[in-house]
Amino acid sequence: MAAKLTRKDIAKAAGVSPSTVSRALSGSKLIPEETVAMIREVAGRMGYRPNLLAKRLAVNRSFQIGFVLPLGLNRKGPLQMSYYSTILDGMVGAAFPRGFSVGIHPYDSESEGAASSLADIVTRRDADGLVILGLTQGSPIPGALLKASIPFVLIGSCHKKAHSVNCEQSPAIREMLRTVKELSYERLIYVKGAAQYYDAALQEGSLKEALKETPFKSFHEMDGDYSRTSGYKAAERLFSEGGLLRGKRLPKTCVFLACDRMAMGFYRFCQERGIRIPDEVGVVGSDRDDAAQGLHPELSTMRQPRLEMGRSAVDMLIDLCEGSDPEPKDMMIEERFLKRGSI
Amino acid sequence: MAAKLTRKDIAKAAGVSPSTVSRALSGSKLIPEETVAMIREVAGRMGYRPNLLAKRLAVNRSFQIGFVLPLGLNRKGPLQMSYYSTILDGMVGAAFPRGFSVGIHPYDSESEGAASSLADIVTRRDADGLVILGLTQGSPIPGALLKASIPFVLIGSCHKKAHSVNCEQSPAIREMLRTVKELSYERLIYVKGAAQYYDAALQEGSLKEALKETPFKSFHEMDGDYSRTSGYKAAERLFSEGGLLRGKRLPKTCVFLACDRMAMGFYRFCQERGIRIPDEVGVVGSDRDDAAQGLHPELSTMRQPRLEMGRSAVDMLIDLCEGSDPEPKDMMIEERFLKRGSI
DNA sequence: TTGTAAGCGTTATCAA
DNA sequence: TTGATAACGCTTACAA
Repeated sequence: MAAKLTRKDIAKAAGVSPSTVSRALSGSKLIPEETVAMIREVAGRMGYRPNLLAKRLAVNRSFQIGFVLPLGLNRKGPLQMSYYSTILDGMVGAAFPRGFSVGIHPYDSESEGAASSLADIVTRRDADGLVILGLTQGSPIPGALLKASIPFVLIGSCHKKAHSVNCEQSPAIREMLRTVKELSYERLIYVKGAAQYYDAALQEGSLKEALKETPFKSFHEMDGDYSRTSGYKAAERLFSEGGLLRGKRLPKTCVFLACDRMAMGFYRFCQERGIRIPDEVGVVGSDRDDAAQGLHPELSTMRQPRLEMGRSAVDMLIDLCEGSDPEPKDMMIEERFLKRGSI
Repeated sequence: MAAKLTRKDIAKAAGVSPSTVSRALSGSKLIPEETVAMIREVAGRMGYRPNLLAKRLAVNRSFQIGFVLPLGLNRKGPLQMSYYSTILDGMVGAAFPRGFSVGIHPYDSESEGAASSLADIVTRRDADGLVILGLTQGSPIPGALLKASIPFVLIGSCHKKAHSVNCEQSPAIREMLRTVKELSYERLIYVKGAAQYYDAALQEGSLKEALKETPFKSFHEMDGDYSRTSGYKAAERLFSEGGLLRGKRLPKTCVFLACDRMAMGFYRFCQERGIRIPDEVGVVGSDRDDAAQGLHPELSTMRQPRLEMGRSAVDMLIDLCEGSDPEPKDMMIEERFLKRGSI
């Protein structure tokens, strides 16, 4: 392996000054083509690799994006939830061609302390900006970051003065309701998500709105918290003595759950009791979770545009870091309804 | 927000020299405690945040670890496979407390060109070392990297002169065979993984070895490629006219598949044909894939120590970057057999 | 125990 | 169109 080469070595070999090398290699307009070609050739032949650390210091930018995600959502790490890893995938895909890389920064809580440690990521130039996931509603973090003028983009939450990317659920939910209705379901049960999340609120709002257009004879809500257990318990309540589905002459019922994990719990209960899906009850999930792939019959659900959300967030963030696009905006990307065998 | 503060500002405010500040803040032994405390206090009060870019240049280290993973394994990105994202999770967890962060570097192919672009990641100081996943057997990449003296650790592959972390499958496979045998299965079918991977070879070796200890009346192998489709096709062949399971008086059969994805395909076929698991056929998977969580009955499988593998790889790599531990070693971490309802 | 000053390898300003 | 040269903010000999 060649010893560590710097611009100086190339300059000497090419018979020009270091700054000329620098300009040639970074495509400056000032240098004539032939000089550029010559220098390129020399650099290539010698195997010169510019030192990124030096460049970063010189321009005071890290060319990194901080991917900020909450710790402690489950026993395992957050990256094991496909929601996060898919968004990360989209981010990496968008960052790479723009010369950025993505670093991962878990955060503990949503305290003021957390806000300042997130701000530090940028202040210390570990990243040029942040993409922040999993914030609950009313979190102090966006405000604090704004005050510190840290560039950031939220995913799955929003703030009036900040950039954000969210999932537009209305059209898919409207389509889902129409489809369910056409299958002559008469009763709809909605198992809600954890109330502290913006996503959950968005979904509930979209559903209620869509119900005006496609009303059901009977509509009920049940609380849930996005966990498998809460889906299981919802089924338990529905099918237990005092529940909605007792009695002999049932109206045809469809259960819409705020996430696929809950649907998995719901399935589990049905499987244990021999309740047939969709013959005895229809089931619809919400976020096409990979973990639900193995369900049989296949779960009807929504395809969240997670890759696109990650990509858009990165694009917005880089624009933001580059000074353009200072108007805060909430970008909404549409999800799609996927009809499968569960209804 | 305070203007950008440097060591100089702190030095002035504390009435000492910049280098004293530097030493105090990085815990140098040379400085008396009270001076350290004083400087800490001043720095804290003023909200000083050391610039990482400058530090990195000064010490010529990025304090980053490159997480290198193959592109194009599926239509979506590689991070959407829980194998990769779980390992990444483990890596982030181990890197963080040691002051390192993890950057993600997809690679296209296993050509020589790919090897040199991986080497560049380190040469340009974008990372201090690499953790490389998904290499096929006989890849030119480890050799090329070794020649360029790039610090790296392999996961899921190995090379005689390189560090690597792999999964020890033998004990779990032995236990699985014993369990299956105790359940009075007489015939074992093994659906193999894609031959180009080291993991696949390891598994096949372990299985054959274990079969000596716990032999079956009948043992057959079938080819597979880790895809769901290939699991489905395996089932199709098994149950089709010419297959192993025709005839009326079947020996009790268990199918062991090289990954859970294939098991999912296998289940799908059985579900479509009304073949009951485990009554008519037992099924065992291999890697506790999240995507198989929804299977019913629950799939018996192996718990791969992915988090631990990621953690160990990072620890080895950092040690390597720090100059210690130059002896190449292949660290094997044991997986465990998980008996569930599928047998 | 502390200060001075020379790097680290770039970019960018200002003359030439 | 090029070449000196001064940042960038830190670490770390070497001196004091």
